[in-house]
Amino acid sequence: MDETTPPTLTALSTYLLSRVGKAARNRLGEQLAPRGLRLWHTAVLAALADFGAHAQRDLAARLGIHASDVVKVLDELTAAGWVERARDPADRRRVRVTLTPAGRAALAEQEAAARAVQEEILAPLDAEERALLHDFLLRMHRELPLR
Amino acid sequence: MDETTPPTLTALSTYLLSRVGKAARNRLGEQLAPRGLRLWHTAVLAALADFGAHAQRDLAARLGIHASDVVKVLDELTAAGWVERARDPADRRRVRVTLTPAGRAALAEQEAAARAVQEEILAPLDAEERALLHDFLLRMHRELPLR
DNA sequence: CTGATTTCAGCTATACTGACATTT
DNA sequence: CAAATGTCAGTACAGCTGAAATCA
Repeated sequence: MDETTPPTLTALSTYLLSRVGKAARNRLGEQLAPRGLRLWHTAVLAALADFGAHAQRDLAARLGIHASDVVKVLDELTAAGWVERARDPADRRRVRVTLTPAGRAALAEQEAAARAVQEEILAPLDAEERALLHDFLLRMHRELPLR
Repeated sequence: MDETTPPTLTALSTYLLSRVGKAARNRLGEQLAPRGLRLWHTAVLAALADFGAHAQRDLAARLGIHASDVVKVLDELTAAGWVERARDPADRRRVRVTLTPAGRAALAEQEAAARAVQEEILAPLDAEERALLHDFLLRMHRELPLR
């Protein structure tokens, strides 16, 4: 039996986006899983590396993640010694989260893993096409609500 | 607080793909949810419309879905009167699934909903860019394992 | 008191696994 | 008998909801 995807579906960019996107997510997950990580761990480290210390609430807002999930992710990142939590003395409701040097190193490794996955997924495209694709994705991403 | 996504993440096409793809999936889900549908319902209808009757096993293989999930989706599609299940007389282990005229009509509606979502997601791109994107996605999709 | 922040406990949907009955 | 097919029950995880505790 042939396994061709129905043309009715492949005619929809929406379908392809969701399918290719899910594949990217899965491969990325497979790369990170052996280290006990998920995508949000990398995202949180990246936010701290790019923008400095955050309150947990701000991490949630920036990444479009739920505050209750930030708690769990930070529990694990803290246990790994990659971030540190400290009460903000100016507003003791807030917890100030900072990246440790070990966390910065871990982020670099995770970025490398992500680039390896990217190489797989984008394999059918040449350099020029990849640049175009990236530009398209950036513009679409910019318009998405961050919920 | 600003809500800019970390550049470390937006520099990765992989990240953007997974994020935009998930948004597409979610929007599509929102469109279908009021009718009690999920993506797989549409996918199964599309497979039957494009390739005719299938055994359940072949539907699973074609769409990269689990056999046990096909059972549930077909339960619902059958209840809606969109597909019919019948034992294959030639091999009574197999169940032959066929699309009903009502199912074909339902698929057309779901396609229209998908195109509306597509309009939203692809809004930042002009016609030529959309064509390029679709070509890129098709080529990437073709190389993906269908698990 | 009202509202913001963090934390926790639990709910739901999706994807998957394993066991089973039937048939080849 | 071994293998294929469909079915069912149960697991794991992500994303989300609601409420409590603390503090401004």
